[in-house]
Amino acid sequence: MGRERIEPGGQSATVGRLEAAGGPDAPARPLRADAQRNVDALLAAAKAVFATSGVNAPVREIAANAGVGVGTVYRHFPRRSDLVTAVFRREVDACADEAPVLAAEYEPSEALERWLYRYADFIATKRGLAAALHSGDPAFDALPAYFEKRFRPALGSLIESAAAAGAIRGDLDAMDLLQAVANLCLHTAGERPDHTRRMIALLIDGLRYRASAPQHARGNW
Amino acid sequence: MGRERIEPGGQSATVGRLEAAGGPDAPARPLRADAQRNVDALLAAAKAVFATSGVNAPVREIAANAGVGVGTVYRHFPRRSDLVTAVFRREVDACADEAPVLAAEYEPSEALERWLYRYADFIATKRGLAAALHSGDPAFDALPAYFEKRFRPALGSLIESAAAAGAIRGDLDAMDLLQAVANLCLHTAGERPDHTRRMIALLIDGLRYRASAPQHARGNW
DNA sequence: CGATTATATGGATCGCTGTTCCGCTTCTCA
DNA sequence: TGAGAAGCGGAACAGCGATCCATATAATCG
Repeated sequence: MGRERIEPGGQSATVGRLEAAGGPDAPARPLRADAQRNVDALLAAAKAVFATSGVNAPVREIAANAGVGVGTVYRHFPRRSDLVTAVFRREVDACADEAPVLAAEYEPSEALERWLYRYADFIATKRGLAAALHSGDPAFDALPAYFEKRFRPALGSLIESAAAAGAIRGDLDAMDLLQAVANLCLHTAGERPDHTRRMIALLIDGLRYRASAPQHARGNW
Repeated sequence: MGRERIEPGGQSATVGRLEAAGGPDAPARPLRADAQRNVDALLAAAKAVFATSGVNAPVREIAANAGVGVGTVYRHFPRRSDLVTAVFRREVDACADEAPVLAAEYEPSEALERWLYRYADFIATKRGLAAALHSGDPAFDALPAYFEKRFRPALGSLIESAAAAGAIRGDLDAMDLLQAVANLCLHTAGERPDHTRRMIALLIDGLRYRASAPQHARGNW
């Protein structure tokens, strides 16, 4: 009992190569097959455990959920914080990668709206981590930069398309909007869950209010 | 070596009475003299250790600096977080209590300015604690309320006096200003230390810009 | 295919933490 | 001054992150 191994969810994340100390582009051997399986299982288990028990959950608990020993955890993630940041980057990637998918599937305005809700869900599950980010622990210093590196272009292209289509105003900075939505999510912690959703809807309506005609319209003219 | 007891600094904080479980105004016996000394020494040591080693410093280190055993720490502060919050409240009190002193010593506008710098110093030393505050740990839930309870009236009366004297605009909310200064302090972490000071000066100049004539002037007329 | 070797594993173990417990000391007050 | 209450110190406990190494296993080669 209490040993049901959490299997890696979907794509295998190809952590296959690690940078050797010899240089940024040293050949670096691929992971052994079982090791790769364990890395995937660990990331999946960590994500699940962090979601239920918070980011301070003990390493032993994550190891048990992944069906491995703690030694295996520390082989792949030398510090506890490395596991935390790896999960964080994975989820940032997953969220950012949805932007082009939505852009291909919906018209610009709706794609933007849907992605913002997706982003809000992402933020909602990161309360404990946000505190860790600002705790001054140098282990998390690189995360804000990664956050911006992935999210600014992802949201930026959605904004650009919507603005070009004349659906929203054109003078909008991606990081400003990301910050605004994040604040909405964090400040409405205990409220009814749909409150955040309505606040975001309000924000989006605000973006649409001063929409101009298409500024860079091209093509069918 | 390494055992120089940190003596309590100044006033003895009169923690002399503890609320008994019987009710909010049960008589509750006073602390024994040596116990009161130890409480003061612990608060002084904790303040010093938190300042140098951060709020995550081990309890044993604080106990050693206070020249007491860990048992004594836990007798007066059943949980580690109780010690943290006690130090925090003490420092909030010290900062808030300076407002009427400055108000008596300087003209309204300068008293306000001087207190804001004092408040900025307070915030600057609270980086680690701010993270703890937003970590979701229920042990710190009551602190924001205490923060507002003490600081809003303290700054509020300074603002009121300065506005009545026509030195600053009159439509200023104390909490807004506290928040603004705190943000200035936290966002300029690694900058040159006088940067924060200049930003606050700018903020104060902004307050003065739209100053009106005295609104409630009374007396020598 | 079997042997060989680099690689990966797991859990006992270490050092450090917050917290508890209790024999002993110290203060208080009649 | 002499009980007796109040307080004290530090050994001990449980849980944590992190380390280590004898063992097990995947990859490689003859």
